[in-house]
Amino acid sequence: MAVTRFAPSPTGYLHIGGARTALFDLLWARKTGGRFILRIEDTDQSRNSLTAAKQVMDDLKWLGIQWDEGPEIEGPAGPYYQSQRLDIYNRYIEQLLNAGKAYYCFDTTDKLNQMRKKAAENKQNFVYPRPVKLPDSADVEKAKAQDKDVMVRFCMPDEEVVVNDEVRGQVKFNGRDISDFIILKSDGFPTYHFACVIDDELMGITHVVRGQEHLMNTPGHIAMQKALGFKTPVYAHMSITVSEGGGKMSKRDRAKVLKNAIKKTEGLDKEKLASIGGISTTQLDGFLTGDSTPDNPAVDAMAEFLNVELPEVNIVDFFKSGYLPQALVNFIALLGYSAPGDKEILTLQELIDTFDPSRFNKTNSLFDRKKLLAFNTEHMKMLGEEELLSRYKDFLEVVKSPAAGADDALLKRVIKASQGARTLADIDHKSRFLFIETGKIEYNKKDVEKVLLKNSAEGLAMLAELKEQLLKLPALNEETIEKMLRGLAEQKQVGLGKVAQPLRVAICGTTVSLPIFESIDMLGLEETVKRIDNTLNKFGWNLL
RNA sequence: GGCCCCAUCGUCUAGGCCGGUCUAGGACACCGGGUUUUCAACCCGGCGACAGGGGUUCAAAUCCCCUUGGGGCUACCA
Repeated sequence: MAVTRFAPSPTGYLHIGGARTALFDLLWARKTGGRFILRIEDTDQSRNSLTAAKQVMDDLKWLGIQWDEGPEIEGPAGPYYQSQRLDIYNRYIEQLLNAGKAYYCFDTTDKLNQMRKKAAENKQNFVYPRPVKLPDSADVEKAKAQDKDVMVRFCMPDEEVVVNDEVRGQVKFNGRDISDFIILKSDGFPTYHFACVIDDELMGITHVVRGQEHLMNTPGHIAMQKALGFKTPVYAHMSITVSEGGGKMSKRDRAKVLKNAIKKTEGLDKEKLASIGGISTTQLDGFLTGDSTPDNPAVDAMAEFLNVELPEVNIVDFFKSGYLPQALVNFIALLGYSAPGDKEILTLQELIDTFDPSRFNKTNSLFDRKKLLAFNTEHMKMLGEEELLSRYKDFLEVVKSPAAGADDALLKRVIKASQGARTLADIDHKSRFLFIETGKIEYNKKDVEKVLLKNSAEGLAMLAELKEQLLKLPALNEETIEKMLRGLAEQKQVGLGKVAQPLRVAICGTTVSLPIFESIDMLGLEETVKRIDNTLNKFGWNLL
């Protein structure tokens, strides 16, 4: 029975790395009949946003990673926001202080930086020098009177610490290489390290599953558990997901792409761009010189304005690109982990049923979007009609597609006609023409040239003929349309493409759309004829 | 720089703990062909890896060491 927890800090959207951690927390708990707890680590007052926690929860729910206990699902271990547990942490800080296992310190950031710099110059690892005589409460009063910052550090014992890791085996650390790290910040909030250890104990967490980036923190955590008389949970440090450029996949990947795009843009109106991003030009300059990174909404807005595609990193990015949560879950489950057997396409339930912690591997993995696309294609085929419809409607809503709000029957037809589509966005792209007014169809230049104007406008000639035939049809449905188009092709001694493509471009402006018979049927006779007329006029058929 | 982790096709991985059954399996990508009213989907075929060097052993992808390469951490962030 494993009690696991996912403990995000609400600093932005949920990203791939976080989602993967949360997934394995869920798998482990479900497989063993345990519990999965969500805890919000909002101990950094400067970086947390109220909406971010909500966003992270929405993203988890969208993925189908539902917690058993946490915000919105209160349980015995609450509250689940660390900012609401300050008194708890203070009690344990007291305990450590009284036991002489922690001590006050008053260093300024400047002084700390100087010490680090000096250590770096000497090519030495910086270890905070513990004072020979630890400051007492009188020293604290004095420091406060002088308006100094007061922090508390943990006494890291000078001994070997062994981490027994489920995925990595035994990893040994030397206590003397590790600084007496800060556990209580000058603003009265605990640091992550401290709050995390306290809460894991109090919430009865038995298995800590997290990314390898936390491996180095673990000896410190274990030392604190010892000092406090806590149990040490089972640790599992998973491999990390890296992105194409190398390095841990992070939200900064998006900013990086945007930055390059901005630099490449000629004749850029910096003021306008900054205002679109809701930032100052100074901030924009800071971004360009690498001094700072704007937050997500700013990055997104500027990217949209410049029309650059950013790599998906956050869960919402994948949602907006038309991916299915099932595919995403399936895909990230197979990063740094493998299910038994050759089967790769798995549902969440199958992942739970077959979950086996000994199947983690230690190697970092690259997030391959092409493979994700393939997984998505498979899940598109697997999903039932109703769920696909509801996913599709959600998607149309967020991308503000003209098809948003269309009636279910039509959307179902569109979905059915889109068999083989790889993403929800594919369906939308191929069927948008149905939801756009005739006058607002945008004609793709290349396609018009290729199928309509080439060879003395043979495409337009075909269109004119098509219109006649269409009007003569006794009834308009898929069969009659098909029969007519095939008949015309045969009569003209050409392939069906020669007939269908001009018609396609006429009704949707491009050579890519739903199957043509179906398309015409859905559009209706009147609208189809109107679009043919429009096309004929626009490209000068009457003048020839 | 210091500390720590890792190393199988281009990518994700199986196999490794219990050395022989591995002339290394699967998936994605790629290439070639088929199907086809577009884009997809679909079908068939192909290319393609044990990082390098030392050991141990009758035998090493599998165990050990070194080198090289990649990654992480090195905050009053989590």
